[in-house]
Parts: sequence; C-alpha cells; structure tokens
Amino acid sequence: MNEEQIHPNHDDLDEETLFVVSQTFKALGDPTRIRILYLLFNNEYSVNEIAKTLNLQQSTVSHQLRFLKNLRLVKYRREGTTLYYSHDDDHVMNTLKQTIEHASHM
Amino acid sequence: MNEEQIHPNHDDLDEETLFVVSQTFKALGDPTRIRILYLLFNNEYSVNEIAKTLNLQQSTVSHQLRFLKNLRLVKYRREGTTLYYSHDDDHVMNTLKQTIEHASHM
DNA sequence: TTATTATATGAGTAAATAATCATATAAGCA
DNA sequence: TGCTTATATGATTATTTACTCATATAATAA
Repeated sequence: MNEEQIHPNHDDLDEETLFVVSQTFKALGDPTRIRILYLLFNNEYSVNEIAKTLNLQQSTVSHQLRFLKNLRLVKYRREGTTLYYSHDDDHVMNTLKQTIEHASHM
Repeated sequence: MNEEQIHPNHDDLDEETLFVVSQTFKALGDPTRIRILYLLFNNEYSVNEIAKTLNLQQSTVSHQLRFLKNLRLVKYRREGTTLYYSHDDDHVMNTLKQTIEHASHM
C-alpha cells in the first residue's frame, strides 16, 4: 500500500484515472467519432453503411472504428464478410446523449 | 426554412450541435485541463495557486484557463492583481465528476 | 482456383495541439 | 513616478491527430 492510497490527495487525480478519463473524452472530442457513435445509438451498422450514411470514406470509418474499438466503446459481430458494429459502453453513450441534448436546446 | 428543418435527419447531427459537443469534449480530453477543472470542483484558486498545486508553469495554466474561459467552463473575479478562477458550467462539471467516478472504480 | 465484396492497415501529409520561453500588460504600493 | 507582483500573450517547437491513397487481408461464391 503506497502513500497515495493511505493519504489520497484530493487536489489531484492519480495518473491512471487521469489517463482513462482523458482518453474517454478524447474519443468524444472528434466530430467524426461523435457522428459514428450517434448513428450507433439505436442500431448496429456495417462499416460501409456507416460510410455511406455519414458520407465518409470507408478507410476513415474503419480507422475511427478501430480507435473506438481499442477503447471498448464499440464491438462488432461478423456475418460473412460484413462486420456489424454496435456500441459497447453504456456510460459513455449516456454521457454523449446527455451532452447532445444539453447542446441542442441552447 | 431549409430541408434539414422540415425533415430532420435522425441519423446525423446538425453542424452546430456537433461543433458545440465536440468542443466540450475536447476541453475534457486533455489531462492538464482535467486536473485544473478537478481542482476547481470545490474552491476558487488564483492562477499561481493552480500552477503551484499542480506543478505546472504559470504560462501553461494561463493558456489553458483562457481555453476554458472561451468555452465558458470557468470564470474569474479580480482581487487586486490576483485573479481567482472558478468553474462556470454545472453540466460539464457533472459530466466530468461522473466519468471520474466511473473510471476510479474499474 | 479465381473473382468479388467487405474491411483493415500502413505510409504519407496537413493541420491542430500543448508546452515553453520571453515579453507585455495591469494593478497596487512606496 | 518607478518598482513589484500577478497574469496574459505571442512566437516557436515538438507531438499528436485525422484524413487520404494504395494495398493487404479475409470470407464467400462461381
């Protein structure tokens, strides 16, 4: 047990929490990723469906999905050659939803 | 009245909302800004107090406070030559608090 | 097997970002 | 007025980021 755990410093955050929190918000800090996650609110979509719907290149979508996948914000299931992506973090999706609603009526 | 307003596209967000939401999350996506906002949860602090407490340069803190001020996430009051900064957006502070709590017990 | 379709990935690039240094501004006091 | 303290700001730099293009991989069907 280290100092930090015995006498938690309430003025500052521990490094790990800081990293996780900043990574999470970084994921939500990009318009393209927001649009992708927003699309995945209710349904699952293939990479190509996302690209067509949002008018993005397949490559762009794939790169961003990998980013979101690494943070476990999305998951996918395979059907033949098609991968259907869906959201995988309720807390983050709720945070996004609330902030969108808050921003919408301003 | 344009197309968008007559037939809102529920698959995508309007540009303004997208901008506000992404800017908000961008603000929370940097460790230094998170630490500053975390410090301002309960108290107001001067620029120098923030710098000393978080072990940052005065200039760094001042730059980040300007960033947060532009987004109206913080405000300040003057006392002589000293500026006391405090948080100014309850919704964002709540979002930050919830995500920190969520990340802490993981 | 070869062709086709869907997706992933690596390299390259332009733009955005965060920190630092040096300096400017602004308020208060002697 | 000049001096001190607190803060802001502009320029520079190193790093990160998001996209694009070209190509690789993977699954399926003919």
